[in-house]
Amino acid sequence: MLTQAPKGTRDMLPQDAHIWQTIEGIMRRRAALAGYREVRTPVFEHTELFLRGVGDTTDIVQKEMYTFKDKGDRSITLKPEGTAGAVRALIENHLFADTLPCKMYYLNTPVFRYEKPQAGRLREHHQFGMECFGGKSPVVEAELISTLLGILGDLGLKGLSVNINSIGCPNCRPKYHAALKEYLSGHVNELCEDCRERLDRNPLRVLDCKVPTCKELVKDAPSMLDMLCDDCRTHFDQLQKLLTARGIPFKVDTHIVRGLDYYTKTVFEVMVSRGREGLALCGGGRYDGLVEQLGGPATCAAGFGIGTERIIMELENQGVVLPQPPVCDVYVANLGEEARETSFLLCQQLREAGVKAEEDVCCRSLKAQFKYADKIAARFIALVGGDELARGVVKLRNLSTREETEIPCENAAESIAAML
RNA sequence: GUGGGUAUAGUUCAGUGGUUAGAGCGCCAGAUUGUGGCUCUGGAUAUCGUGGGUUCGACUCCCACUACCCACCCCA
Repeated sequence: MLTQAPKGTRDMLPQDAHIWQTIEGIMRRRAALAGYREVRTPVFEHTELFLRGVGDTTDIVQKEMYTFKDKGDRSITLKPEGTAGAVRALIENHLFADTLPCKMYYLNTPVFRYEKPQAGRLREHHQFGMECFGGKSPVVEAELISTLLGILGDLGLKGLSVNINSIGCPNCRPKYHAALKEYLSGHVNELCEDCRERLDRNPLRVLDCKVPTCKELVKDAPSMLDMLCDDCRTHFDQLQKLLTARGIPFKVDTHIVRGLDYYTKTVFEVMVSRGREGLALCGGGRYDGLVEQLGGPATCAAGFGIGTERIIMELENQGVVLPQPPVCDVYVANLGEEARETSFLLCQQLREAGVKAEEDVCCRSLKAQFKYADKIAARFIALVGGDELARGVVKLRNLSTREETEIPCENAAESIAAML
């Protein structure tokens, strides 16, 4: 127990750091290109924020939150998704009163859900997400999807599919709810147990059911798309035009409803093929009512969240290897105690000159030092030895060409830095 | 939350109801005494997941727990 990480958590180890950093670099760059700036919000929030924000009929809130009382008897919850915190920060800091739109992204914020872990599903995972407040045009969703695909494309991922849907707004959704309920009520006996319960609480979720009999039934159910109000209809049509104009292939899937209650109009997801159903890499949509619902002024908004562990899993699946930058430019090898001080100083000077430099810290033989330098793929070895010390030089060996040159000790670090 | 599988060195995996539990890779050290990647030689490292039980005896059989993997549910 002592030396075992809690169930469903994973360490990010030094040998994998470059993978995360590469991904993060691409995310930062793409988000910045679209005018988004980073936001960081607390890992925990008052539980009430998620109850009101995420929705208390959702699975996330009903059974997956990490909720506890703190010493001040406040109910605290580790964030189960990224949007609620961003919205809270927007409202609390009055960002809505500033120039709109307000565009922000969060970079690999930890997200916690009490679930049964398996491949691609953890209790703590990390999400990158983008949120845009104050933009009512479908250009917002189009730019989010485009940026997202840009990130995944930069990483070298292929075979992704974009599914979009519209689930209407407070004007038209109630009518659809009623129509759907009426249709399903006529077939209660054919529904699975879960769906009978969903019928009352959140009939939209029935559309999402994976039970074959429910899926069959849902095929003939009325479609939200047929009942959208003019505003929602136009919005959805425009979004499709924008995506098409951008050359982004997408599929309209009327069965996407998403697991969060706050969405209005557009919902979308990016899937990778996995088994029959595929695996969601990313989910998002428009949530025009959430800011107001949480106590801010009516502010339209849209955003998405994407799981970084799933991106990494898919990179591995597709055999995409992210290049690892050299760990060491120059390995400073020394020949025992009399050379230690000199090699230490040379190593320090190299670092000051911006050169990635390492030296022996294990008191190993010269041969072992060479082996180590080779293993870490150092480009050069600077040898500080008896002969060289006496002659006031450092021997510089190129590990790939095996060429050796001698550099005067005077300004050795600067000379070496200049050669790289 | 439901169902199934797995658990042996750092790692990937062998193994048998009975004396000192093995291999590949990795790690460390040597191969005429100041030089890496190849080769050769040697070495270290395992309370055989944890806790019970059956047995003269359990790494091997049984139970529980824990973790991981797969399918479902849900999602990122």
